[in-house]
Amino acid sequence: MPENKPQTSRVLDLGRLKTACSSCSLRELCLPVGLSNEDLARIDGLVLVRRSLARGDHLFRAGDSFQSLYAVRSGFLKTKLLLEDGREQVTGFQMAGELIGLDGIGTERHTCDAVALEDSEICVIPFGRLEQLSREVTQLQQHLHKVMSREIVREHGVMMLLGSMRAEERLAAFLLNLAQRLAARGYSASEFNLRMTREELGSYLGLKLETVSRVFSRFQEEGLIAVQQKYIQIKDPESLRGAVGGEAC
Amino acid sequence: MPENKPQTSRVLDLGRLKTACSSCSLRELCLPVGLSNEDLARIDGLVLVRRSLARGDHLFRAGDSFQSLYAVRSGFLKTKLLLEDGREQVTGFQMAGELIGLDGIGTERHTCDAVALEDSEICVIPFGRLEQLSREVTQLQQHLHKVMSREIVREHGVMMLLGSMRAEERLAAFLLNLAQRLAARGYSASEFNLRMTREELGSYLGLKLETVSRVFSRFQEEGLIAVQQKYIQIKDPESLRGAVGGEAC
DNA sequence: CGCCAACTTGATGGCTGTCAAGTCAGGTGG
DNA sequence: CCACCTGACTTGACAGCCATCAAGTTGGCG
Repeated sequence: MPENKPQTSRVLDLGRLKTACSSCSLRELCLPVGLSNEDLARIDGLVLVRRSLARGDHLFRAGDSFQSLYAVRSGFLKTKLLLEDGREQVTGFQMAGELIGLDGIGTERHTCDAVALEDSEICVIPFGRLEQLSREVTQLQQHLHKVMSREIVREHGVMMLLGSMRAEERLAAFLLNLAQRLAARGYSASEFNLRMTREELGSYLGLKLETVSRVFSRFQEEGLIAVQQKYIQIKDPESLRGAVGGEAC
Repeated sequence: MPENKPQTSRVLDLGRLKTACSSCSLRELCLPVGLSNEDLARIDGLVLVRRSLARGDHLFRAGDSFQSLYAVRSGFLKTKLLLEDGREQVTGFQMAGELIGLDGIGTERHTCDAVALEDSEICVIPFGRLEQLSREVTQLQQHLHKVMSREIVREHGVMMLLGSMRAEERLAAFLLNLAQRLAARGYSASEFNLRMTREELGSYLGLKLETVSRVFSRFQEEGLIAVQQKYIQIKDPESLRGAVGGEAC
């Protein structure tokens, strides 16, 4: 199993691919959100490189020097922390339009691993250029700050999940969050294929894979969802919301 | 108990107090880190207002409109999330030189509560001005990004804690982290007074207050620490590090 | 067709939560 | 100054949720 291929991921010339941000179908989800056409033109030179990852490839590893942020163009990734003793904590799952690599800014080294859970296309955003442009383009600066802030808020939510919720609540909250993110990308919110294993999902939720499996089964018995391996149908979103103890207030 | 005083916190005129960032004793810990004297002078006008909080006062609440970041000048705060059903998750403890309020940037509303755990002095940093200045002062821009990134990394660590560690590991990691932050501020790393209750600490660590108490007692029996209510002495930091299952790798 | 990773399900155990009682420390009022 | 009161903390007994261990099933892929 080629767990750790050397960087064979192809580096693509974007000029040929005509994939400037201004013409990207994800621009309403990704960094360029809210930019005027004029400003959009200014950031078109930002992404000069794209990388293709095969399932299982690393985008970066903890300890790698930090140069760029990465925007998911297509595919699905996870970020994870490793402890010396082998324990692993998944810190997030990223899909199209979401940014990866913010962890590296602080120390100029990445602090986690990013791994593709399916074949993925990644836009490479050199961070120095991004900082330079965001000094010139106020909207871009503000949006970058918002993206970082939202990542902080997302992690607050995960802390709530891990610190205060029971297994059923955690999984229900996760499914609803995933459904909502899929819907924002034009996919069905009521049926989808999970891209991660039960073990990866459990790691994210602070549960063991058997517990994840059992809760899936329980939700299915109760008619909240239908489960066939990775294929999930949400049958009763309202009750699923009820299964999450309390919303934020 | 005046849980929710109207904003009686005094607003101080900084001109009178001569507390510009350039002459602040915390400038090596706070936002101005790494600025040249020249740049430092440029941000001296950033903090025009300070607020004094009494123990128990809120700095802001979830839902409040976001205008400013806050730097702790002295004192000790917590941030927390509330669920409708009353469950509470402490998301962080902040001490001198640390920033509060990054959660509000994304939605322009605060998403958590910030509460003083002891009488505190807070520098108010209007975020619009900070963004403006950071467009002009590259070092400031870079440092702001680093601060936000480090907050993301800190939260990754908490996720690891909550998702993968057992009660003893969580408490040991917390004590070591607290000791290290105190040391960075010139305080003793081997003895200190906790500013939070067992319940608040437990909430942060995903434990009940009784469990926190029991683990303290166990550590004391093993000679790792000495506990007298909130007064903690770290007797054997090496073994305490050993009690944290694995370091990051 | 066979192999293997991923998943499901059952039995059991342990860590931590829950409930309860008691101790301690600090602050207030007599 | 001391008694009292209250919130914070400690400690014990017990219970429950989830982890662990184990066995079997499913589905994808070579």
